[in-house]
This record gives sequence, C-alpha cells and structure tokens, in this order.
Amino acid sequence: MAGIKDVARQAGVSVGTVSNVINRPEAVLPDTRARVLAAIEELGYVRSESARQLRAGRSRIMALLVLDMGNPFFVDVARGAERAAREAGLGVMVCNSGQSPEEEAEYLGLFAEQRVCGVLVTPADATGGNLEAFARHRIPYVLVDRVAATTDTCAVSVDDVRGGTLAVGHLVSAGHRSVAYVSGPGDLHQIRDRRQGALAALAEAGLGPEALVEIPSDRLDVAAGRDAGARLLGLVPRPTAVFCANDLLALGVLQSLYAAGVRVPQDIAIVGYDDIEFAAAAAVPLTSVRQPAVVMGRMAAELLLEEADDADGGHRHRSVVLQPELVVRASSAAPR
Amino acid sequence: MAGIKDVARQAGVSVGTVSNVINRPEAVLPDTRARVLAAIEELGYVRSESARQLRAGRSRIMALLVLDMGNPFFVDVARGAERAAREAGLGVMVCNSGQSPEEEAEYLGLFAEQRVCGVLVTPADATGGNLEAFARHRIPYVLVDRVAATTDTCAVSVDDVRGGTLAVGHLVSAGHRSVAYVSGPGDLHQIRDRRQGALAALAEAGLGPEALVEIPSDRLDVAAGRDAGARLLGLVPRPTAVFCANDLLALGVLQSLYAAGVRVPQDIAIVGYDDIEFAAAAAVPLTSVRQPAVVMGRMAAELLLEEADDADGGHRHRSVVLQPELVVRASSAAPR
DNA sequence: CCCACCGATTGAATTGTTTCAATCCGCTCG
DNA sequence: CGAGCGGATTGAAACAATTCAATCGGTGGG
Repeated sequence: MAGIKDVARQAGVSVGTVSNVINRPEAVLPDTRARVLAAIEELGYVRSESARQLRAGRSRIMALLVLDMGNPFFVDVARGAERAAREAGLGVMVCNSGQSPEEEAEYLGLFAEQRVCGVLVTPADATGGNLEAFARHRIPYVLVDRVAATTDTCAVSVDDVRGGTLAVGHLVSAGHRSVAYVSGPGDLHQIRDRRQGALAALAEAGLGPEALVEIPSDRLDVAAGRDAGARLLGLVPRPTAVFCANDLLALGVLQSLYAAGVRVPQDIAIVGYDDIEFAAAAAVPLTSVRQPAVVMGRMAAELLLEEADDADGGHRHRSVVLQPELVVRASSAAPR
Repeated sequence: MAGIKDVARQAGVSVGTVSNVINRPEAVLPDTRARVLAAIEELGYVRSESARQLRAGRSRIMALLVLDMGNPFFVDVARGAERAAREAGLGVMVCNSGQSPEEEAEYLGLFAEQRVCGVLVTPADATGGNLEAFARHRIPYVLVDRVAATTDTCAVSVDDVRGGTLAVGHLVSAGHRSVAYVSGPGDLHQIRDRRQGALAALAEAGLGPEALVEIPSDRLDVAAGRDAGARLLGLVPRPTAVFCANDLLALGVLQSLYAAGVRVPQDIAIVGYDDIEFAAAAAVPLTSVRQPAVVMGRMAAELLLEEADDADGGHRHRSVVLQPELVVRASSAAPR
C-alpha cells in the first residue's frame, strides 16, 4: 500500500510538502499542490491513521461503553454522543459491557491501548474499582446515566429517584396500595435509585416499604420480563400494579400477563421506564418514565470533549442531572 | 505516559526484552520476566496499539457498517459479528450509514485510514460505486444482507424474494385479494426483492401486479410507519391486508390503524418483516418473517476473518444465502 | 554592501513498538 | 584448549506520519 514517501517521489517533492498539502493546503503553492494531489489520486494513497496517532499521542476516537445495545435507550444515548463527536471530527467506538464488571475492565483496557481521546461509560462495576484503575492512564472519562461519586469526574445523569417517585406516585394516586417492583441487577445504581424513589412515593401516601413487593431479576431484557411476569402471577396476595425498572422488562411482563389472560390495566397496571419507542406500540400502550437519552449522550460527549481539549488543567469537572418525565398511557389506571 | 523504553530502563533491560515479555513470555528467563512485569506494574505501562499497528500494517479492528442501529435487526447482526470477532481477538467498530451513500463513502474512507482488518457492510449505495472504489485499498469486505453482484466478493444474505412470497402467500391463502406493500427506499435491494416475492405470491394465486398497492416510504422506522398507516387509511378501495418491508414500519402502521379505530386483523391484516423481539409484544402481536440475524452477523464475520487471514491468495469468495421463516401471530387473519 | 525577511520547501528528528541479526555467556565435546 | 552450540539478551532498523528548524534565491532598507 502506497505511503507518503511514494507520493512524494511521484510528485517530485519532499514528504513534508505532501504532509502540508494534506493538513495545511493553503501553505503550499497551487501548482505544487495540484501535482501532489494528482500523485495521491494516482497511487490511491490513504494516510495511515496509526502513524499520525503515534505522533499525536492519542487517537481521534471516542469510546462509548454501555450496558446493552439491545436496549433502545442506549441506542439513543449512542446517537446523541455520535452526533456530538462527529461535529468535532471524531469517531465513536460503541461497546457493550453486558453489565459485567469483567467485560467492562477488558474493554477499558482495550481503550487504554487504543489511546482513545476519551471514554463515555455507563458503569457496570458498582465498586468503581474499574474506573479508579482506569483513571491512572489519565484518559478523560465521563459517567453516563450515573451520578458522580466524587468531584473528580464529569457525569451526566437523570434523576432516577425522582423517576421512581413519578412512576409510583402516579400509581398510588390512582388508588393502588400494593405495587410490585420488577428490578434488575442489584448493583446497578439506576435500579436502586428507582426503588428508593418508589419507596418515597409510597411513604408520602402513608404506605410502608412492605407495600413494595420486589421481584428480582438478573437481567434487563424482555425475556427476563416474561420471567418476572410469571413470578408476579404467582404472588399471593397479588399486587394491583407493577413498576418495572425499564421498558424491556415491562414489555416482557405485559406479554406474560397477556398470555395468562390477566387484563391490563383493569387487573394489573404497569408502568415502565425509559419510554423507548416501542413502549407506545405495545399490546397495551405503556405508561413510562421518559428519559432524555439523546440529550444525555450529547451532553456527555460535549463534557468529554471539553475535558479532552483542555490541555492546561483549567478544566472543572461538572455533574449534570437531567429530569425525567412521566408519560401516561393505557397501561396504568385505577385498580378494579 | 510511560512507554516501553521507560519500562526497559526501570527494569534494567533492553526494549527488545520488554517486548518479548509481553508477546512471548516463555522466551524470557523467569526472574527477568518478573523484573519487567514489576516495572510495567509500577509505571502503569500500557502498550500503544497505534505503534504496533504501524509495524503490523493493519489494525486489530473489524468494521461493521449497517443501515441503522435503531433497528433491532441490525443490533442482532452486530451481536453475531461481535461474538465471532472477539473469539478471534478482534474489536468491532459499529457505524450507521443511515442509508445514505454519502455517509457510507465517508465511513469507508475512515476505515481505510484506520487500516481496519476488514469491513462488514450492508450497502446503502445501490450503484455499488462506493465499494468498487473501496476495493482499491485491498481491504477485504463482506456484504451483509445483500447478495453479491459479482463473484469477487463474499456475501451473506437472506432470501428476501422467498421472504416476500412467504408473507404475501400467507395473506393470499387467508383470502386477501388486495394487499398494500409499505416499502422503503427504492434503491435498497431488500425492499425490491421483498416486493418481487410478494408479486410472485400474488401471481401464483392468479392475481396481477395491480393487487399489490405500494405505499412508498423513504425511511424504515416507526415514524415512517405511522405516516404510511395514515396514507393507507385514505386509500379507496382500501386493501384488506398490509405487508410491511420491516417490523418498524409495521409497528408504526399498527399504531396508526389502532388510533383510527381500525381493527387488526378483522379490518386489516398486517405482516411485518425481521421478527424483531418487539414484534411479539406489539398491540396486536405481529405476524412477521423471521431472519436469522445473529447467524448472519456471525457468518459474515467468519467469512471476513477467513479472507483476511489468508495471506497467499488461496481464498475463494463465497455467497451464503440463509432462509427466512414465517412466524404467524394475531395480526394476520382472513378478511371480514 | 550587508543583513533581515519573504514564502515555499526541505531534511531530519520524533513517536512506540516489533523483529531480527548479532552478541554474549556458559557449557560440552573433540 | 579451542570450537561449537543453544538460550538469553541486545541494539538497531523499520514502520508512516508530523513538525520544526534550516535553507533556498530574491528583495528592500539601512
């Protein structure tokens, strides 16, 4: 494959001039430039990103590590991040940790080797150990969908406690007195915060924590939701409402209930979380807590760019907390 | 950031030895190795991928360029490809062309600069011009979800003509005599093949092409489906069935009909395509043509690896065609 | 007459790793 | 005693770009 030297020889100039044609065209005489461009075209020359990275010290790629790209919520986050990155001339490398701290560590290692210019990460490791280790490499990173534990990190999150309160508050004000919470991996902050918000809503209505019946789940997908739905049906007494930690679970629960002939919302009301596009198209359109996913992705990328561009340590870490919004649809209503 | 030279100095050995410790540990005496590893740990050394790429001539990254990651079908393709790639120790860089030939060209250029070891691509450019230009770089690529136009490319596809026949054959045998086809960008092969299959099914039942009423659409997402649904409602006479080019469109159409009080399947039957996870969870569970997306992604990646690993030109290009499968659910039934 | 400066171009240094031929050391065999 | 050998280690070349100080001939001012 042709290199810059071949182009220089072909055009009868030095490699430095070829480099200038590519990077600072205005600094080269028009006819020299034309000659070089012709040589580039003729040889099919493409500059090597690895060589320029080597010199620059870091790549022009931003990494995004999410829990699961099978969840449309994260696809939206990625969309927002990608748009911001491309505006800055950067590529985005999207990876799934699958909620596994080990996979997360592996990917972070990969990012360090790649010398990515920064990492957007939805942490899968509750201890924060992975990121603590990663910080050593002095590659900037921004937490996504997670509040910053310390002040030495930027973060963009959505107020999950408030989201939980919105969801369960809505159910309680519709008359429900016992609510199931289909949760997810207990070490995810999002899950815990949403539960806490749910408990707060119950407390405000004078109900104790026993009014929230937890149905644990180790994954956050539709299949896990079907599973949880089956377990929900077996509960005695059966709660009159379900709050699901995300929409995928809610869709799975809905399918389960539907298959068992349980009517939604007459017999059981359902509220999901994320308001993914498919929530509105569900068997019974799903009440859900909407998160500004695209905005979150974009803001996270912008914070990262700010931190990465700031060579002199003038950067001040910031935490942005966005607000969720309840979208009421047919799946929630008064009990019986 | 510490480099291999710093490690060598710290451990009192040469850079070559450090390289050996990392890449061929058995070739270094245990205590030397221990000393080097200690130095690596102490300095927090991480080898630079760009430097090793520079030497190797190509990167350890496989690119995947799909039409739209917002479509769960492509997420599944990506999953399959990623699994195969990781087994081979490669990373995957996933990008969306958004069905735009310009974006496709831009990304292909990026991949050439990155010297990726190969590209999996769902072509957005019907002319094939982008890939023809790309072939010049001698970077192997495999067509995904598209039959190869020539024999100098590997390809993995699903028989879309057969898929269209399955879908519309099912509708016809249920008694429908007029079927709407909610299509997509006309320059996508998938769309055209599915239409052709639909026409074949109609012909087999003695119906002419006028029995297929096309409702064009320039995108393939839920919003475009809602749009198409609205147009469907305005048709006189109104077809009794709709075949949608993919499930996102079908879900959108379903929402539209639902909102207008049209009953599915009693008033209009719907058949989608892809059988994404959300099809089964829709307002009316969606009949759909299932594609083996994960398998397709995996096979494509494996073909690519085979081609990339093959230094001497012994590689023979292959085209794999997978078979789709009709999954009948509530959204399709006999008319009136 | 000399020097500073002009814009364009050059040549060399630099980046971090891998690889390979050369070297070194201790050992054995002739 | 010296040659030969094998394993461990070294040192330098190579990779492909960027960048920067040096250089070119020509010009105008002091």
